Amino acid sequence: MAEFMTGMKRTDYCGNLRIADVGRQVTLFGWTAKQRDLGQLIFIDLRDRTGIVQLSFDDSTDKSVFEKASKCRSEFVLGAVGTVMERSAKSNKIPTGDIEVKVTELRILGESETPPFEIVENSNTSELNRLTYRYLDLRRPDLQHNIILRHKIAKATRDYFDEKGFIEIETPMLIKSTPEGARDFLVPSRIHKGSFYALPQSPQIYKQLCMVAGFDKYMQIARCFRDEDLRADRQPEFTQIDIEMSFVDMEDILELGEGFIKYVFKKTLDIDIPTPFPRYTYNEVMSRYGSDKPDTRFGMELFDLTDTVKDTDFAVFKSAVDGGGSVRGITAKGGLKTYSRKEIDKLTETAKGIGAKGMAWIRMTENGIASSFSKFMTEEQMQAIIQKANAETGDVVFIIADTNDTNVMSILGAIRLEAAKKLNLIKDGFNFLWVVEFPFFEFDKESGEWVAMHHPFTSPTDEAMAHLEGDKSKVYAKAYDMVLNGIELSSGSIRITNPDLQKRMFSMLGLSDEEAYKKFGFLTDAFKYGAPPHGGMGIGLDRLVMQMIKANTLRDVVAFPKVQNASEPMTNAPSPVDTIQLKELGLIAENN
RNA sequence: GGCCCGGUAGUUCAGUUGGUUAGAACGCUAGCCUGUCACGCUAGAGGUCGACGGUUCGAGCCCGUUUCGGGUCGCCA
Repeated sequence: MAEFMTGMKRTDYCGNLRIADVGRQVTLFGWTAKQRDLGQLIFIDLRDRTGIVQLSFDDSTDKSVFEKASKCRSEFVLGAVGTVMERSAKSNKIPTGDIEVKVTELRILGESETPPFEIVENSNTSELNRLTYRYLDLRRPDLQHNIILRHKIAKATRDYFDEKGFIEIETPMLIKSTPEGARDFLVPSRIHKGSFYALPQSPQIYKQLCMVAGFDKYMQIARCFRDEDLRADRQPEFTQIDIEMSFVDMEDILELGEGFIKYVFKKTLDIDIPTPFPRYTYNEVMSRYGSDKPDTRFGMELFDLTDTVKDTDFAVFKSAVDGGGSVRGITAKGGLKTYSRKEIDKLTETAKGIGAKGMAWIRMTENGIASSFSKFMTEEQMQAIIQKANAETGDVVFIIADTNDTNVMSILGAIRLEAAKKLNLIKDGFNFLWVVEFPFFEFDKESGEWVAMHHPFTSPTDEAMAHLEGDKSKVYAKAYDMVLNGIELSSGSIRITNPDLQKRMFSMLGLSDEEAYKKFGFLTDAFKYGAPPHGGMGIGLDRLVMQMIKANTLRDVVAFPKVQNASEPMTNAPSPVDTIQLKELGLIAENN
């Protein structure tokens, strides 16, 4: 039977007591991390969110208190009054190791069943078990640290933008569904049967309206929802640091973003991030790294073999080049040590899994060159490739050919990451960069049409205006992504504020005037009444925290995350609802 | 929707070629123990081997189906 805490008031947190506190009478609350009963002597490690302190009980302890201490089991909630004493035998393992609290009053405020897993740092327990008992998982010191750091990052974020004159404005969670891009989560309306709200994929339109409204600098730590499949770095609901500013161009926003990262890292981790960040165009990162979010913590850059092999007899290369594509490669340095024939075959399978028709390779062995395609090449042609690849003895060269140049680059980009992980080339660190000059359209082979790479409010570059209805491949966007260690942290753009241009944009995206007005009329209407030039970005808070603590999954930085099938093991959401509720919403007939 | 990996005690795992009663560590329970801090010692409890079906004299192990979890491709303007 648990006792009441009446009359007890906490004087200190467990983990904060130090040698300077010796002699003080303290009142502590916490959980029993460990009880060690030595017969006539009992120790209890009491844990709260600040750490652990040792409570001690011996023959000078009141008998009823001693009895109670002997009954304490793991995770019992305790209140303890006692005196801070210097320890004769010190423990260096914990910050409070110089002292202990000799207890004079003990209350068991909550008993506990044996927990399904031990509440310790670096738990090895399965993800499912941890998430089913998330409140116990969150009690573990490492998760407590993550969640508290997340709070500090959010606090620093608000401080930074407040200092810069930003105003935090809450935008609605129940909004109009505008199904472009990701799937919306829908919420049925009871009052308007058959109609639905959507949960926001981002506050995009509302923050732009805040600019029209004259707030000038807006920010929000905003929850966003996308009904798409999960990944290690993708949850169906996530948090964005959402920014929008008026009377700015791209430079101003990049500078603001860099300043923000610098501030947050200094404030919360005391790490200096150098600014400005390196800036690459989209075309440059694609041809050098095969990715629009490159990890630049290691080299292994792509090289172009198209000109080198275009006159060879190897049909695979030739048909790729003749079909308007390319032949490109990467060189894994010292790869021979780890890349056997068998492993190369496995990597080839990986490449095929992401769309490659095959993969050519060269192994630079000590006994000469071994290659999957040397019989199609003259000695000189082979040497030319090796020279271009800058390959030396011990290296392995991987080559991809395809009629689609973008495919060649992105497949090699994936192989590059795979090889770097395997060869352990990825250095520790925080490599920030910007990717700019994104193409405005991309050609969709299936439909044979040019489709927008960004949302329809993204402004084309000033120079691109001339090509809008002409050569679409020449149109670039005033869009920019912030990338950290190969992860897209932030995405943003300068917006269209000219109603006529916006109209042209919609029509180019295949929206009739009527459709466009139905979906976005409120926005184009708003722009008729004096829209300031504006732009902004959304920075993924979850991903930022995940990188800052070097976690491998978002689940380690989200208090109550969802698992891969988008459910939550603790509450079993989503779940069926009562027929009565469905009837009330008009989702099933009354007579059902 | 596709592909890959996994599910054995409360937890983390081992389990040989298919062969007697499925093991270890930690945790848990009880007893002893005055300086532990991974306390120690003694004893003990604890298993639908994810589920269903098949092959076999015999299945934790082989086959099929299914379920749950992880990763990933598609998807994520």
